[in-house]
Amino acid sequence: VRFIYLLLGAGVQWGVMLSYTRNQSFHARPRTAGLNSSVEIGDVDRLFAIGPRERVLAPNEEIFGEGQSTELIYRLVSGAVRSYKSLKGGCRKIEAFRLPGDIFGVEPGPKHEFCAEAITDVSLLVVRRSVLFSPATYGALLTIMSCELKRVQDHALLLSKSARQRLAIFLLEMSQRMNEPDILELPMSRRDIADYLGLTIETVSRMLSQLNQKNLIDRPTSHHLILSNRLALGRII
Amino acid sequence: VRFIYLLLGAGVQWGVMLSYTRNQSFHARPRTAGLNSSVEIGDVDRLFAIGPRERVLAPNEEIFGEGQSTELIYRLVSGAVRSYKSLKGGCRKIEAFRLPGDIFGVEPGPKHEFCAEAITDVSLLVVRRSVLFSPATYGALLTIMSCELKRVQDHALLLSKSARQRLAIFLLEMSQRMNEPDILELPMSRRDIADYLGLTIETVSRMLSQLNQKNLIDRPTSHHLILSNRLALGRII
DNA sequence: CGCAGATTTGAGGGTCCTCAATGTTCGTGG
DNA sequence: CCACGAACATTGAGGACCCTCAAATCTGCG
Repeated sequence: VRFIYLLLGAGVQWGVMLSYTRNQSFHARPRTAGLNSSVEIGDVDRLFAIGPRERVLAPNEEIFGEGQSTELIYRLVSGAVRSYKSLKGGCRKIEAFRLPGDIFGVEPGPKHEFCAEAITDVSLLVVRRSVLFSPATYGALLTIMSCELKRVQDHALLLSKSARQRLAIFLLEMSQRMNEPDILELPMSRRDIADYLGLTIETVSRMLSQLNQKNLIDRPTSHHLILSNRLALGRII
Repeated sequence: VRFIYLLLGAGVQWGVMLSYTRNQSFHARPRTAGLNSSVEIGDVDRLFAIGPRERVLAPNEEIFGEGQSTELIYRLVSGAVRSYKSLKGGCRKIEAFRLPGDIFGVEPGPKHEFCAEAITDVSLLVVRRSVLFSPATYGALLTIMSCELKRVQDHALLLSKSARQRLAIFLLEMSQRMNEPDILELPMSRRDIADYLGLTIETVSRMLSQLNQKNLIDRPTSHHLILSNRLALGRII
């Protein structure tokens, strides 16, 4: 992750762009963190340069569980991770999908509210939380928290929309994080998608079929989608 | 807002409790921010002690609009505020209700993603954002952001539940912020509640009638509710 | 090949939305 | 103080959307 400082207009505001490293290649994923100029911004990269441990996991292995200590912070190197909360009745609410370059495990409390599991084979970097919580890295921490806040706000917006719209938003969201924006390689199952969007697997499947029928997407396999008409997808929202 | 430091066990973790000032009386509203001990935590109160301007608004007056500069930060003294985003088609998604003691207007970007409007007669304190973005107040800023993140995450959880459950959660949420937990004085309209919960006003009304019929709540007036059976309300969730 | 798990498709029902009518609250002015 | 109107809230009927249950199809793997 690298920070690019952009001086905006004549004001004292800075825009902060994060460009994340993807596993296959470099792909810009701009996010404005919009901190004030007086903030001394740390380099998030540096956080994981200070002797990180590496950890490798197989699919469905747990990275951390609910209620576990938030002592460690993670950065995904390759693979995909789901972060979720278990609800009563065997239900599950997936809060986020983490892709290569993502930093996760940063939570305000001393214990994790969510757990994290490997979806695919995963390798990640691990650092102690105490490394981040130092004056030199306040800026970086604020940036991470800001991005998270924005992400969760957008997700809350998504959840008050129709099933068709949720799928469209999800596809475009994933599209932004792929090297080839039109070619989606979805590492997660339909159940994962359903639990992320607050729908059932059947509804997810039906909506995908519907989008396919309207020629907005193609489905070479169930985990490979092609967005044939991103413009029309955007209009659904 | 005052910080209470709690040393947890033998570890280096601190728990941070915020107790908010309500308009009628003092009422604790604990929120764990869970920062590491190495964080130097500022007193949020102090932020608004440094020569704040005061502002008074009538119902439905705008405090700040979408796209406006995030130069100012607010603290509600009395009344109630809704923070929302306008969607196409005249729709509205209320993101938060702000009650006395709440700090709001803290957003990551240089422009507001949401707007804020007075629901009732409102008086609030205003400070420049630059006052907060100084090394001495990083801790306070992190605390505010942490609380916001937790709040939005909980709201996202709410939005993937049934209408009955959303109402129950909303009532208990408001209950926690009232002086008399069993007596709810709702400053907002049914439309506000509906837009907050992602429902229609009719559904909100029907669910309240249903809860009334089951003797879980009483309705002296439409804006005064009595929670006769908070335990049963909790079981709905 | 055969099996288990995942995905898709179908039928039916429940929840919530839409539209419409009625009842209530509140502010204004006679 | 009461009458009136406008906005708000409640209730009802009907329908759309999404969920549940069930079956069929596809996929990956031993």
